[in-house]
Amino acid sequence: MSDKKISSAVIKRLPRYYRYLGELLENDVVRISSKELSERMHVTASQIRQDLNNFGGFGQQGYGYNVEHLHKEIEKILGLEKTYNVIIVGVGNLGQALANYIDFERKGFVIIGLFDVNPRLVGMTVRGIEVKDIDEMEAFVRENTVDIAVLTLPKAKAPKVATDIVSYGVKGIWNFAPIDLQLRDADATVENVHLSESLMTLSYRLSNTDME
Amino acid sequence: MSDKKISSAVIKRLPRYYRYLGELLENDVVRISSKELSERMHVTASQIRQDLNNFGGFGQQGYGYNVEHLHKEIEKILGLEKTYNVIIVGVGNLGQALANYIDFERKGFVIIGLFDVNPRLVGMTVRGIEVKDIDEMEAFVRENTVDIAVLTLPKAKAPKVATDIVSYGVKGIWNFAPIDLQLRDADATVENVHLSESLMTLSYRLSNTDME
DNA sequence: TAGATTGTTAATCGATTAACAATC
DNA sequence: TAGATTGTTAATCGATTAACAATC
Repeated sequence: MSDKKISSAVIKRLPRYYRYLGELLENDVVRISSKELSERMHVTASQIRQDLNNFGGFGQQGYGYNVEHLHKEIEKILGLEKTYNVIIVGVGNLGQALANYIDFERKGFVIIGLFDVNPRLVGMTVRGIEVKDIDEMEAFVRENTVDIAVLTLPKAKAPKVATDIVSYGVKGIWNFAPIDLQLRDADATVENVHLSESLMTLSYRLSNTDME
Repeated sequence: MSDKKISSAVIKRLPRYYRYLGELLENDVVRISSKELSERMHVTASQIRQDLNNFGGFGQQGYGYNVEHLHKEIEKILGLEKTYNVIIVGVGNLGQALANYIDFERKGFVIIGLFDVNPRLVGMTVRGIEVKDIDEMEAFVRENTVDIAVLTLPKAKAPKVATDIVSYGVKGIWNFAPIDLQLRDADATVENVHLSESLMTLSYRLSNTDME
């Protein structure tokens, strides 16, 4: 389907383009050149044009890019025109925070299930969804279409849950456990959010400020 | 102080080395070669040696690396031998989740203040810390040593809070608002966690699985 | 000592930037 | 048309990998 391999450096920049274009759209900006966008985003115009041309020629010589059109195109590239059914496994503080984050739903990520092992949490309702015991997860996943499983559980439990859930057919894992999940299924994919590691790069910078 | 500039690619890999070494340490592994570590981590041995040699020669020919020593050295490099005083600005679901995340405290990030504009939250206690009105933040920051401010607030409010807080002398910002903060103070540094963008790279991969 | 493995230099690969002809 | 700006090729830069002498 796709022609050449897109580098992950490019892919990681796409959401940022999408965000800036969304803001331009909100401000009723109709067209933008790569040069102007580059100044706003603090990247080179060359990089913007290179990045976009991985996916097609969205601009027009002498004019630039139509903001609405480009925004829409990047939306399609990112797969955001679809809706994704999401379950959250591990309904502790972080799991609940993500469940309550309205913005995800606005972008098409719909939470359809919450699971936990903790009997205190089971039966509780978050955003109108009842927390189920993790024993019910397999049946749930097999009966419903689940596109993404969010893992917000202790690292000790993450590998088994990930393996199980992928064996039930879930293709996307958004992993918050501080561990590298190894999936057998080549079709399935993991996106990691390692908060501790992010915080450590901050402490690195705070303690290595070169005072030149 | 530091000799040559360390690339951010290297810095971002350090916490992962640190994590693997910590696990080896827990399993009482005394020594490890770059080759063996490379196999566990799925990177090249060459990269490990190059990365580490940015900071010094921690190994020994014919032997490899002493796990405990290397772990300790990376800890120092990452600035984790110190303690950091942290405030959280925006005590919604995510702010509370971070406040409750015990692991940060274990690594030396101590939460000393919580602030919010919402009168419903002000006065509430999270992990033994009372949520204060954001109006009290300036006095608090000036009276206490605050190393890191965590911004878990709506994007509309983030730029002003960031500017203010940096003007009060805070050098590190851990930003969860979906926006690029521009800081005047060259000494101050921002680490972004853009959850939406992370989720979008996942949806990209889910909708662009090349079935070769 | 012989074998193992580092630290480091050199080679390769990939990503970013510059340049410019094509064209709206 | 003239000016602006793209899409794309070529040049540069930086990061990764390979190779190997040094040495424990």
